[in-house]
Amino acid sequence: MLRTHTCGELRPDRIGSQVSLCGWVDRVRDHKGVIFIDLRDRWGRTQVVVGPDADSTTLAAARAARSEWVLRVTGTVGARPEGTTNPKLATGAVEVVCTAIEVLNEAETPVFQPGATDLPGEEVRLAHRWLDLRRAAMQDNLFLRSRIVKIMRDHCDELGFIDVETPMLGRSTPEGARDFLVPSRLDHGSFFALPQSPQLYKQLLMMAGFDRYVQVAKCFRDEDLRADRQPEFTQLDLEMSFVEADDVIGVIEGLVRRTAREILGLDVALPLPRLTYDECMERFGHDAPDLRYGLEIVDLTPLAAESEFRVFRGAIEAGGRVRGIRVPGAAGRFSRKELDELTAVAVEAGAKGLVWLKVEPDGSWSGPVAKNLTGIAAGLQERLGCGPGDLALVVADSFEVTCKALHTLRKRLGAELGLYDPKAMNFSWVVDFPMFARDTESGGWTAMHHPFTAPKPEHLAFLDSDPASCRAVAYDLVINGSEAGGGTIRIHDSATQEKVFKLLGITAEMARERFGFLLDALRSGAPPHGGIALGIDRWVMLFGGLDSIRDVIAFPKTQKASDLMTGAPAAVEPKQLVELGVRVVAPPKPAAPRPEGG
RNA sequence: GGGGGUGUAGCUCAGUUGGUUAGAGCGCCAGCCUGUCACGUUGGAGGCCGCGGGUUCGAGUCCCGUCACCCUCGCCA
Repeated sequence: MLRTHTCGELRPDRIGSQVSLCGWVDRVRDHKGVIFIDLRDRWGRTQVVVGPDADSTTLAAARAARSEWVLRVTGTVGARPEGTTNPKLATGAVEVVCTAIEVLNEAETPVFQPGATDLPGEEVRLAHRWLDLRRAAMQDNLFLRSRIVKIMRDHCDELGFIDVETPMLGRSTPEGARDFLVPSRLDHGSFFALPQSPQLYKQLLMMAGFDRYVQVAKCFRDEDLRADRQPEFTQLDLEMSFVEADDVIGVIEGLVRRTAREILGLDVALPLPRLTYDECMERFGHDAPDLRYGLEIVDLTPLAAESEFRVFRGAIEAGGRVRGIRVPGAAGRFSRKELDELTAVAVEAGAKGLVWLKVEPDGSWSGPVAKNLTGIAAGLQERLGCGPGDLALVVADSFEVTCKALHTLRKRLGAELGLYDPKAMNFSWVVDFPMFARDTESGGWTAMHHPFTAPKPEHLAFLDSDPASCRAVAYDLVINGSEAGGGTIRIHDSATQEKVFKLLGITAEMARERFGFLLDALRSGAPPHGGIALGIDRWVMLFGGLDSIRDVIAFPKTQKASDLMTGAPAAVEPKQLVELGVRVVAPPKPAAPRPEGG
């Protein structure tokens, strides 16, 4: 080793020892007679002192040293003179009195200083990611990620899971998300697809008798990006045989508890609350509700039906609903302009408008349509639980639109009014998802989760009679209103699987071609099985209290799925295309210029 | 694909109603400084105002287009 210690570990007990440290120059403070160099590595920072009595070579090296140079410093650990200790630094009671400096590498002036207080824009950070990753905050994020993944692996290992790797090159399945395709060189015109998840492989591992499988699995989905979505992401993917939903849920609850304790020192009470999908939509308008605050949705349809207000009557007569939320004490907090903004939010979410009502100190309603509601005012207030000073927001529309609009409003108000502690962590399960949803384009059925999800045993008959009412043995883990994982018990008999395929519009022929191996395997002794996949990037983001998934991924992509550091994706040599039998139809764009120094 | 935001020095940003030579802090370079730790201090260098077009006597500022990045809707079985 070039060093005896890291830059984060020297303490007064080492005073007098001869040490060597290696690291980057964080800052130089040249006082002419004495020069201070803060040397930084991933462990911390240590002050190196070059005094006037240092030899001329060492003095010259200290004078020459610049930001981000890589040095090996040799010297003696000294106590800092009284009054010059730095309590902000873990190593702040000592310093290394330098006797020799070896410049391991010089560095060009960095585009930005990793130690600077001003955070550069994300474009700059991504283009110079190696510098960005020197920042303590980013290092902390990746350490956190490493710790969480270790907890996950330990947890599963202790429970008898076997870690199996599954292929990155697989077969494209047109259902679900768009695939990333890889052309075959040996079979022109054929393509591999990168896995959206190891779903079928892990089911086959159950059929092979491994009983408990786990993998930290890279997954790929070629869909548009978001603050919490990347085209390649990592899941803790696991599957278990001879289990019911409660067994899988139990394994994950143990992991939640353990992670919360080890990472945050938080004691999570088990079992976690469970809500059904239907209850979630009714109370929160969303299948991944944020339970850190209230603002629950209240159904006002029966009352509204008694009013003469055309907006309400019209929605109800069209088969819709009238629903609202009470915002306690908010009547005085929102100006007309802000209420117009809330209305715009509701409209953006699909509603035709937003009815807002304030309860005045005397208990009367005020608001643009208050006069239309005189007949039911008392009833509405009672149903919503509104009192003087409260604000009520009401939407009349189809059930889906009221869900969307009120969910969006609820989320916004929760954050804007500071209704929860940003450090609070809330874990819950959402269960009993519908098996099927209507495809808005074709009008046919589409799988709410995926086509291998088992229906609740008591709902099997619905597959024939009423698919919309059929509920799945599905469970989503929700953390602070974010979907942090989702799983199901799978279909383990071929007859049910074939029936579900048929419902989804997959003909027997198509099923045989694409999923023949699965159907064969199901007929060759498939155990009852089920599992779950947890979004590791999201877990780290949520446990780290971060807003962007990019901050927990070492080398993430931009919103247009490009890598600003390497320039990927990029055009390839014509020769490569010929080898692959691939012709580009769109005229190739000139390669994007790479950043200076990149 | 739709909606919104941003783009000015290496970095973070300011830039008024369209007006002469585009500013600040940090960083960089040089001088001074023996106890600083966001060192201090003096001076200096550094600009395709994202890019292209237009309006105007005159554009960082107004208009049109375009590109990049961010947020978001659609999408994400």
